[in-house]
Amino acid sequence: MAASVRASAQNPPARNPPAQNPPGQNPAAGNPPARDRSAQQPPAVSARTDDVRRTAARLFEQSGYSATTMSDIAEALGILPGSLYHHFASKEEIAVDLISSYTGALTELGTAAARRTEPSPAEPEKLLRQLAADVAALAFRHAAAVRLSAYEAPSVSTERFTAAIGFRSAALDRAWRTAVQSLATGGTHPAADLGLLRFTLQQVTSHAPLYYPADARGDETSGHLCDILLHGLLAEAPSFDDLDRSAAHQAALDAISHWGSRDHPAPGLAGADGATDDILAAARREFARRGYEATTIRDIARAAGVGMATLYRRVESKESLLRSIIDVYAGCLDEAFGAVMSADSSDTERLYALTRVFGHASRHFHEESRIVSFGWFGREAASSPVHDYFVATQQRFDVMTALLRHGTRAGSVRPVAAPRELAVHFRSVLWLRFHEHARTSEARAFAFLRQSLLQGAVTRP
Amino acid sequence: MAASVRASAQNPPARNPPAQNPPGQNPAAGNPPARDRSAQQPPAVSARTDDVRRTAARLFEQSGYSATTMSDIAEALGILPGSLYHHFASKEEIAVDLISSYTGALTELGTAAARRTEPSPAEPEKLLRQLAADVAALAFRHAAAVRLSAYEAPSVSTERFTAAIGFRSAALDRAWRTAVQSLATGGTHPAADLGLLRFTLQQVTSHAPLYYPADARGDETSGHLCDILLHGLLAEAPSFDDLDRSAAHQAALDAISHWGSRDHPAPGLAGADGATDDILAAARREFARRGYEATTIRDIARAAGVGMATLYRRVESKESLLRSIIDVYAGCLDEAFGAVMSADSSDTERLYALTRVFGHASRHFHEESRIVSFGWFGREAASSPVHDYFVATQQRFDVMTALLRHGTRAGSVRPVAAPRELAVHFRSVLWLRFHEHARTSEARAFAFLRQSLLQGAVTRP
DNA sequence: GTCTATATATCGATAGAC
DNA sequence: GTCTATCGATATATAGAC
Repeated sequence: MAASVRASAQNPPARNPPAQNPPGQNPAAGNPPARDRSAQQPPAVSARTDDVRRTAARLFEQSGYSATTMSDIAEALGILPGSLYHHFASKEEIAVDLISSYTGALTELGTAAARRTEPSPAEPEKLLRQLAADVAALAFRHAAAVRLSAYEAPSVSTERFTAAIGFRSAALDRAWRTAVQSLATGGTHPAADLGLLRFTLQQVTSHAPLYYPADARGDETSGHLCDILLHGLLAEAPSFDDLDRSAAHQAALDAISHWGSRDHPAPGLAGADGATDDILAAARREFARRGYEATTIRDIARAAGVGMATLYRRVESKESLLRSIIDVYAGCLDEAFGAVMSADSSDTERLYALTRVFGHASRHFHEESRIVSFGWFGREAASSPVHDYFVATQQRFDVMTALLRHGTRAGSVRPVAAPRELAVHFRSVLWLRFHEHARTSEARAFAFLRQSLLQGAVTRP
Repeated sequence: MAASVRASAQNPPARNPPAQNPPGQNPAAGNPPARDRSAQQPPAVSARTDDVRRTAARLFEQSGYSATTMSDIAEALGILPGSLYHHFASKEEIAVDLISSYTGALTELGTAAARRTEPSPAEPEKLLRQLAADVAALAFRHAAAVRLSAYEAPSVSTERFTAAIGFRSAALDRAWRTAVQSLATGGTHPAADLGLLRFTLQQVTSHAPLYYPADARGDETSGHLCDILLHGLLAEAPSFDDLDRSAAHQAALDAISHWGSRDHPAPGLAGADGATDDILAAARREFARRGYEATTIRDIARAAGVGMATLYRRVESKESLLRSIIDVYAGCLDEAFGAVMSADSSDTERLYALTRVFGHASRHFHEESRIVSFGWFGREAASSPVHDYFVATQQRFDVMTALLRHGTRAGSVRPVAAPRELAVHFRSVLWLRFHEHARTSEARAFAFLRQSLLQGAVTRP
């Protein structure tokens, strides 16, 4: 509960099936030699089925796919688990239904946007904001699907699930490409990597409910994001050379350099010898691959190349493994963040240094950041391995907000939005997984981050 | 229990895997992108695993695949159901393991037999008996596999299961072909359809535990079967024309002709109108396809083209459906059998007439005969829908035995074996599903039955 | 190799709305 | 009379932890 940042968004009745068998042409009719149970329950279109859909969406959104059980869904509906199978053939089918509904809506949006964008690229920025707002609003209406496709992709790797998640709307891609490219025309000149700008906008807007609180009005918030990326957070264009030499940045570089080794002593474990480290590394890899819930200790043992008995000699429990991993991670982040904040530097220099720190962290700790993104859905959130991490994250976020507020008041930060919202945007962009996009190098990613976030991706009029 | 005709046979430890992965070449090693749970548990070769195998075999043999639960197996072993999955990845895998073991052994036997048979076909009959004895003995050692492949084939139609069952040893086929064809050489002349003779021997021997009591010594019993098929049950070669005109045969034909319609009133059902008959016909078809246990009422409703509510308005329960089907069936059989036995005819004429009756019944009631072959494994066997049928069957069997005893004493029946055993052979051959073999017509099947069973498939020396 | 707990799913059967 | 939604029981299977 404490881990869940947002309250639930209301998903309106999701539109239904993209493809439906015409009656009388049922492939399961006739005399099949074997029974085909998969085609048994068509995705019915009834009010009650929609209740199920909405309830499941709410729970999936809160807790993710693995941690949401059919019993949870049934209980929320006030029926028995078996009764759910009257409405959906399987748990997977519910998820696929939700995801398909989202991707279908995205495609529609893309098609409509393409029509709208083509004719008059006279006001490129306005068109970009419109697209961002539309996508973000849609993402909010399909918050469960967003969560399922963002986090659970590899965890439930059945064919249908993967296919539903892997779907990309070519029309929407084209709309984004057109909107961003049109920045290069007219009165503005692009100063930042437009490929990464497009990636950033596409990622953040289509995953809006993961980053923005549910009460954020999608169009306004996404408009602020565009403003920041295109024109920067800072009131005055800084000199990056000067910033590089600042005390805060030097502190950041110094702290980051300590992350190089993963051989920190592992608290909570018996001893930290080679074999234990192997297990820890394997656990980190596996947890990152499909989340804590969906990873079994047998997966970890196999990945580490040890037997179950060996694993349990080295490790207290599955939970303690997660704790070790997260503690190291949280420690590194806190250390670097603290070093930056306690350096004798200006607000601008600190923002620059934080860009360096988190730009590096999202790459260096890409496994850890993925693990925590799955969340924690055990019984007592207060004693969970990720609880301390979430608390520390919140504290850093508050400090960042204070920093931006101070900058806003001092005039060094442009008052695009309230400081807290600025912090949200700053964080969401910094944590994007640029390394997963077109083999983007860290240097390229950092160049984009500092240019767009601080100075702006386009030169000012 | 009362339904189970035979006591359990002791399966000696089944020999294990035909193909085994060499260690160190495990395909599941390395870093698969998705988890492959199916390859998780190799079919281990440990003493305990073999306990599991044997216990499962015993229960499968007694109750069949569907009616044997993992809990049953676990309970018999004194462990909890979940613990079974340490030994086998699934229930299906146990069955496939058992079946593969049998088919592997059959192939070995076929290869060895081919070597043995080829060189000297001087004594064809002896070679045939040897092959029959070897196959029957092997079938007894794999009684569970025999039952699984004979009855459960379409009921559990997963790919692996079907593949395991569908496997036929070309080597063994060849051995049978050679052995039977060599009857046409030397001093004997074939008088019956050798193709059907081969089918008969192959079927009965490879399913020996289904037909013969567990205490029957495989080689001796199968020797008697060969004797009967090659030289006939009767001491004197009869004239089929005379037998055709006998009162018993006329009674048989008369009784059989009444079977033509399936519109008997259906006891146990509310009313017997068209819809109910459709349901009944669908149930018969579905039960025959995969057995009572594995057929769901949803299968039946779908096959009948009605909804569940309609079905339950017409039909009291799944069990009552079975009862209706079996009752009609049992009535027809009893009527025909009684007509033959009460006719004013000789033993020989009666045997001939019974050949006619059952030769026709196994075709006309092929669905019903298949349904009862699955058996009944509910709680109280005494009140089961098939109980009356089994009792009547046993009574007919006793009457048949008495008939053969009388004939033996009177000298009209050759004393190949004890009358009871003769009845077993007579029954096993009469109920073979000739119509499933190479589109054999009823006329051809009957010609073969009367020739081989009564006169002998080869002319006497 | 086994236990404990629990997940997903199936199935026979029924109640009640329309 | 037919269909929708549900129950209650139980099956197969997985997972954490010895």
